[in-house]
Amino acid sequence: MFSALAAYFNEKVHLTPQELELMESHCHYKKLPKKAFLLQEGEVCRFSAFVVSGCLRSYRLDDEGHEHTLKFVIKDWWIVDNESYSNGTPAQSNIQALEDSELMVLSKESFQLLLEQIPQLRPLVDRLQTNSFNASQQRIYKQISASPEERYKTFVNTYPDIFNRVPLHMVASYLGISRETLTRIRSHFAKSK
Amino acid sequence: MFSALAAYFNEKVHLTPQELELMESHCHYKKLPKKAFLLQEGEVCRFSAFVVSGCLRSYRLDDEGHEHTLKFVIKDWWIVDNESYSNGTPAQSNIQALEDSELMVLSKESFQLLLEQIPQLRPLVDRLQTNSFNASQQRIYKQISASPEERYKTFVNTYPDIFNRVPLHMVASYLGISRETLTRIRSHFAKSK
DNA sequence: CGATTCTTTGAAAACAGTCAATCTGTGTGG
DNA sequence: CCACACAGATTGACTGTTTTCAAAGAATCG
Repeated sequence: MFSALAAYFNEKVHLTPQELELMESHCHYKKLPKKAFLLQEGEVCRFSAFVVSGCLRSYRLDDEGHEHTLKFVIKDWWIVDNESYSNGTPAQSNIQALEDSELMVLSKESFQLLLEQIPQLRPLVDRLQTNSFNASQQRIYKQISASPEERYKTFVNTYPDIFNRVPLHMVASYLGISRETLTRIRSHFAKSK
Repeated sequence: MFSALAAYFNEKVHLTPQELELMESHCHYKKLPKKAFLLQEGEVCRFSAFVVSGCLRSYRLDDEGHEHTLKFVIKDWWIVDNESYSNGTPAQSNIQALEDSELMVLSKESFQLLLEQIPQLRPLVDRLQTNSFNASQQRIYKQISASPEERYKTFVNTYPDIFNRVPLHMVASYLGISRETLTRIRSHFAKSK
């Protein structure tokens, strides 16, 4: 299962067999059945995880106990609670498998060590972080500027591999609207075709 | 005016006189009168700017020509169009001075060079990026989970130095609500004290 | 099949947006 | 120094959208 992560990196940068071996020795494989948690609110997130297969989401609970979806991830994406990871503070989010999933997990220490030992990873990781930040800026812009319907369309177009794989009420909570409103948007949308 | 930037860095990491000199030689001072643009939509953002004094905002225009405020910045903050800067693509945002402002501007090339020449800057810059990313995650969470009133309160509490310095209709566009709604939230809020 | 989870529907109420008019404060030029 | 213009903020009436609540339908899974 490490091969998926190796393939991911090899597509972007050439790694020697020794480097791959080093990397493998620092990863560990984790299988998560549907509904299992990779991280729960209150824990410190000391790892990052690469999704080999399956589907997960991160979400937060508000004061009334309502769930708000922060992110969906599938194959070839990374998932982490960034704030907890970078500050060492208790996580405010939960990360849960929406399907049976396979992950390659890297501890923060291992990740740092690999970055030192394999300098070519540096620009790659920087690029991932930059893309991630830009995506979050786009999401903010959509959130403050677009109607629920436009946000839904953007979501479907931006993540076609995700939207038909996750429950609609979670999509609604990702878009910041109620599940009923999402239902109505969709039926309106279906008619207008 | 470089002294403000020097002080900013020196507070976080010790720099030798030579390093400071190198840095200074790569910065240039820019004065922006109120309403002037540091960056306009369509241009490529090839620099980052440190605010020495004054106040600026970045905003985007939607298809109907309405303004949506992405960010406010004051003294000791950095401002840049991240997507344009990192991808070299035309900016979708505008950066405009809300007051007469003074900036220290660093070209992308200079910034990269300084990072290579002064390795101690690396962790510092990483930390700034991380904080910036975490802040944007928090904003997304508030935007999808909280009511306009809660968002307003959070904004006022999080950025007390900004909210009483910028026009309210820009605060409204930052929060993703109309200026009239913000007025009503505020009057409601004032009564409830 | 029965239980759980997810989605849809309808009706009512709450909420936010729009439009148009008015008000307030600031600053500029006569 | 006043008057006017301008940008910004507020108000009210109205409209349209979204939420909420309750109930019922689908779909999925053991």
